Amino acid sequence: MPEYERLPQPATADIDLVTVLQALGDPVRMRLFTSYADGREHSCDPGHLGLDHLHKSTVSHHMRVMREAGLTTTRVAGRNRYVSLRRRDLDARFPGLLGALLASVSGDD
Amino acid sequence: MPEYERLPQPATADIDLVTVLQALGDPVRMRLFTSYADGREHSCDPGHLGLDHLHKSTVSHHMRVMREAGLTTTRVAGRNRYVSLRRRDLDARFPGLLGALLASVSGDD
DNA sequence: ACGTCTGTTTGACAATCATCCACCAATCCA
DNA sequence: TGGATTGGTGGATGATTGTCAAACAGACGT
Repeated sequence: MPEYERLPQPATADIDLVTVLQALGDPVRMRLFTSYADGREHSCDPGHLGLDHLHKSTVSHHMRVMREAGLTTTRVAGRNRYVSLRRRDLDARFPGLLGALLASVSGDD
Repeated sequence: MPEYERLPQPATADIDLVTVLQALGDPVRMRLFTSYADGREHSCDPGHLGLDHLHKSTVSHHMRVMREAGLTTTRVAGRNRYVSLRRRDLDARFPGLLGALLASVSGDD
């Protein structure tokens, strides 16, 4: 059994735009996305992100979708997983897209 | 019964980001989106957009999704419908987003 | 008026998806 | 070692979705 320091994720060149948009086309994942926009690492606890109403495994599912789409990276440390945005990779692959998305969701009121 | 010159579409202020991204999170609709990026009006004929493999009604369905998401506008003229991107409205609501998306899909090779 | 053309609507169907639940695995701590 | 913590896995389920086929509707042309 391999022990990951990072959970598996697509290479930068393999990140697909449609897949990324599909991942963001869900309210819960958009919420996670904007929470991750601070650039820091976040635990998987549903509570501290305003997702109390969702089951643990549901949040886990959404985080898997985002990771497999190439949006996030997950660092494994002990029993915790630290999720963060792949900002550098995404900016390299889709210049300006993340900025425009985050600006758009900010003005969405 | 009202006779539309335009098919019903959401007001600019009502365009929802997640709904837009969900609409673009499909290969067929992304294809339509990039085809519409020329700013011109397009008929609904599946053939002239490289969608021969899809049934008429399937294309009709995708165009409805895009229109209801606020991505496109449809002008009715006789038995034809002319679909075009709501570029001005989208740029007003989500500044920079369309440009970043179209730039991203261009470099997606 | 009749057939043709463009596009939509409705129904059906398989696939995917979001969610919950119960259980599990690994890690930490006392 | 034993319990608590963090998070994931697998199954079940109801909802949504992408697709096709057939029928329909309005507009045009002759």
